[in-house]
Amino acid sequence: MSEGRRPTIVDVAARAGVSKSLVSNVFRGVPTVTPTRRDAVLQAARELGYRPNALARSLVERRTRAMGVLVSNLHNPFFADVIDGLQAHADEAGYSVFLASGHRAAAAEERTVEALLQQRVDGLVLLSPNLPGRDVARAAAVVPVVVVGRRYRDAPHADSVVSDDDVGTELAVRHLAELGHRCIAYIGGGRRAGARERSRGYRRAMAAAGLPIGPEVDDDGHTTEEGGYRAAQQLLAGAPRPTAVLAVNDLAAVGAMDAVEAAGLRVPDDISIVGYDNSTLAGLRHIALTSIDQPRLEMGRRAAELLLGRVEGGGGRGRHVLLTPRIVVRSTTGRPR
Amino acid sequence: MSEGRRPTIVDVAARAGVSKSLVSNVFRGVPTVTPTRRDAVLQAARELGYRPNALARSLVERRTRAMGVLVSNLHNPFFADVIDGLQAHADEAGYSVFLASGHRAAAAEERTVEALLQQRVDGLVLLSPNLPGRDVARAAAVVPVVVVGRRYRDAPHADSVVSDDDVGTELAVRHLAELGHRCIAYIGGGRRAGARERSRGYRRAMAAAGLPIGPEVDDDGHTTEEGGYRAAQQLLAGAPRPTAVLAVNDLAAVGAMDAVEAAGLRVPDDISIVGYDNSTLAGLRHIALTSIDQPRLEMGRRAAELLLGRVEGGGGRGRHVLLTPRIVVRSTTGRPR
DNA sequence: GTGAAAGCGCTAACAA
DNA sequence: TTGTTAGCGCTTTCAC
Repeated sequence: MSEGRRPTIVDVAARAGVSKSLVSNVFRGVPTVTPTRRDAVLQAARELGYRPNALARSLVERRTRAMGVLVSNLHNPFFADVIDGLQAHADEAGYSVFLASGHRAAAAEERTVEALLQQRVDGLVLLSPNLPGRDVARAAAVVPVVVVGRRYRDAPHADSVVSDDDVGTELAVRHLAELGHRCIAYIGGGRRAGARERSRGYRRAMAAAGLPIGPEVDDDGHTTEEGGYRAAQQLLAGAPRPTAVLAVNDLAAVGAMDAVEAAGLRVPDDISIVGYDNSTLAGLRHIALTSIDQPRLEMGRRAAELLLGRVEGGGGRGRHVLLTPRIVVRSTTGRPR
Repeated sequence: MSEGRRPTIVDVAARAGVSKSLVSNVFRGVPTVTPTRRDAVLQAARELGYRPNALARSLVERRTRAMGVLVSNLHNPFFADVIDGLQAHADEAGYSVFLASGHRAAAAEERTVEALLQQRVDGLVLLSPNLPGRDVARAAAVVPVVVVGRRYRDAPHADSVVSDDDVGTELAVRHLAELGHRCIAYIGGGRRAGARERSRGYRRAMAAAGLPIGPEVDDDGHTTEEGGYRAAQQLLAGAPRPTAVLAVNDLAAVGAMDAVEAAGLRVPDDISIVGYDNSTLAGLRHIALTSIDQPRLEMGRRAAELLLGRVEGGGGRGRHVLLTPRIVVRSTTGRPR
């Protein structure tokens, strides 16, 4: 429990018999301080349980050495990896990370951004697929901003880091085409963030492979297991029945697997399935889903680099980093019958 | 991009033609302010793009209205739910949440706690199963602390919130016993945080049900899918072969399911399986695992309540909240052959 | 190498 | 009802 006043730099100075600027010098690592006094200060601080007040320091330095991170959904493991990457780079650079979870209405996320700005974070990383572009621009007018996992080019000075969905879907289609599949269906995520790019990538890749496009089922609800299940049911009922299915994410792919098995068919013997995200789920031996892997850690790292570059270096037009995904082949893809 | 000095309360005062305390009064919602002046201040603020500096405010108020949350591992969905619960209560109470992810070495987590304290958070919630008790006590000596998901009673003033593992395992054992199982095996997690309680709970419950204890395989590695797989292989090779298995968590349970199927047996016909945590995984139709559900949101809520009670109300000895889990029956449990 | 003094942006008495 | 003044705990000139 806290009791009484917490010790300040003045208390330490008094106990060590020096001025408060000397104490300040010691804690800031100013090299001109005599070892004797340095030790005296450090010991006094230890005895008092002194802890520098970051608020006071930031107030006068006019910077916090902190980056604010807005993450819309802590349940999404994609973000967890990105944040790990962010952390790693921030740690190296001596910055701390203020994580704020949005996960509620867009209005609430806007307030969260506002709170971060009032805390005077030096920059902002936005891991929030659905935050209105207007809010991103407003924030970018005040501090450096990097958007992750979402193509964002509307604010001239905001940077972005995304993984290339065209390449990702192309990897999936090419893998299936090379196995001999010709009728490759697509389960899309409607207008959900990122879903459009993947849908477009699918079509391009099919065209590039000289294959006829479709069948496609594309719906906002199809990013869940249940959605993937229903979508696959639809595909199985249609004609011609596809020999392979590409899904907008792993959850939908797992749902599709179930629908296939529920229909008495087998994966991959009757139907091959490819997911997207290479989530923990995909790696389970129980599921062993072939999936597209986005370089999540790298995305976080790059985002932190861009942000700190801007924080310390200054302005310049927005830079937009496009990272390359890879395919992880497991047991849900094989040659068609 | 930020440019030039950010406007302060003084700039707003000048533009609105009032004193800075009047501006302060407006932003703090002091009711005595004349509507006319209020509007003038608000408009001046809007025109300037003024944003209150939370650092300055906290410095003089000697409180931040923020709770620090240390979470060891963002990948664990258990924590995501707890944090949602924390958020909800913090929002209601007008507090903000500073999330800091540890996830690295214990030394790094200690530094993270230190950073939070330097930021002068008003209290600390620890979602870190492995942070040394000594560090918890050190923090609790400075600010109110609540530990979640871990029995912690070493610091006299720290509160804790845990779900009752004795009850959880008993729920599982009773469910299986009622189905007619008599040889119920246990896959434990060795000395991992929380694993001991569940192991003990299993034994108690078996004894209470009048059943012979074991076979048990208990190892630190058994909290992963792979660990569960290996553990189950061991159980299947032994004699007598159990008709049901209770696992320390869902991941291990899923691994066990695989081992059973790989051995040519069926779940639940040959062997029933119960997991622990009721994670997203358990709910997938592809898995449909019977599992013990901890009231995660509620745990977060209660933690926030305890913390803010202490922050605003003051001291008192540690309170230790024990919440009751429930069982979610799905498709991996049934009558033995 | 060390100290005195001013000031970061705000709140909180207290006066007016 | 509004303004004046004195700090909150620190860094940062600038003398010494």
